[in-house]
Amino acid sequence: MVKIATWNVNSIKARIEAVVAWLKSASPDIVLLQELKCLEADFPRLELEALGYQSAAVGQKSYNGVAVLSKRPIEVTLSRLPGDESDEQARYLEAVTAGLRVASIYLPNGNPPDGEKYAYKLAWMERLQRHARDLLATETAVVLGGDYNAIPAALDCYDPAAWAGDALYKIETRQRFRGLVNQGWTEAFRALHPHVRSYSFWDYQGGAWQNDLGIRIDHLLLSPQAADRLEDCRIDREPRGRKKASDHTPVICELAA
DNA sequence: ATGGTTGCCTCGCAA
Repeated sequence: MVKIATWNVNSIKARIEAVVAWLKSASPDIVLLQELKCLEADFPRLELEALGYQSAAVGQKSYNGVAVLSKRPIEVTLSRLPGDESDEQARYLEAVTAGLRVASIYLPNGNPPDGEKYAYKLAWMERLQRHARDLLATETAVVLGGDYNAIPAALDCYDPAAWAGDALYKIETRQRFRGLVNQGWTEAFRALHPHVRSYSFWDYQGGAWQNDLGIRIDHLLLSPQAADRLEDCRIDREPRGRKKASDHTPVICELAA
């Protein structure tokens, strides 16, 4: 069994104690982290190594940043999303580890939804679609995990009307997310729990967590060869309820060996 | 209610 998690930690420096505590209790084999908010040189590699995790990261000062942790050796295959050489943002890291190809994805937020940030988001989603097709063509087990900043459907949002015009829920965003999944990917949580309302993000503001006013935007997409092995997928709400929590909580899947 | 919270490391921006 291989246990794979994705977690937007909203600053690895602010969250290292929470991450260490969660790794000790959940003991995932592979972890995909987003929003490191630090340079690669400042990534707390040694603290994670002390827990038995190797790591690879791409960083950026103050913003973005993604990492892959694994109990097994990691071979980095890509440290940026193909398709735009001018894109400097640290949002994509792909690696082979434990016999799987995995990617840690931090898809652009895209707000406000009427300007260049939204155009960048849609272009990024189209680049991801093109690259994802190439990954499917390998006919191997691939897991694309991360913060997609995309609410797939009304069930994934506490109040769809309130989010109607938001970059995370606009129809153009949902169309591109669906287009990606419909290439042949299995969105692990929804595939196993077709009718369950469960969120992965709650805003810090307005008592969103206390009132369970969340959205589901952190996803694990599995190639057919990975989906054939899918045994479980769940959202671990426990870290979100702790003090000094990230606004996201981990999503975990288990694949048969 | 043009509000509210967190993290960056500055006095504003991104989420």
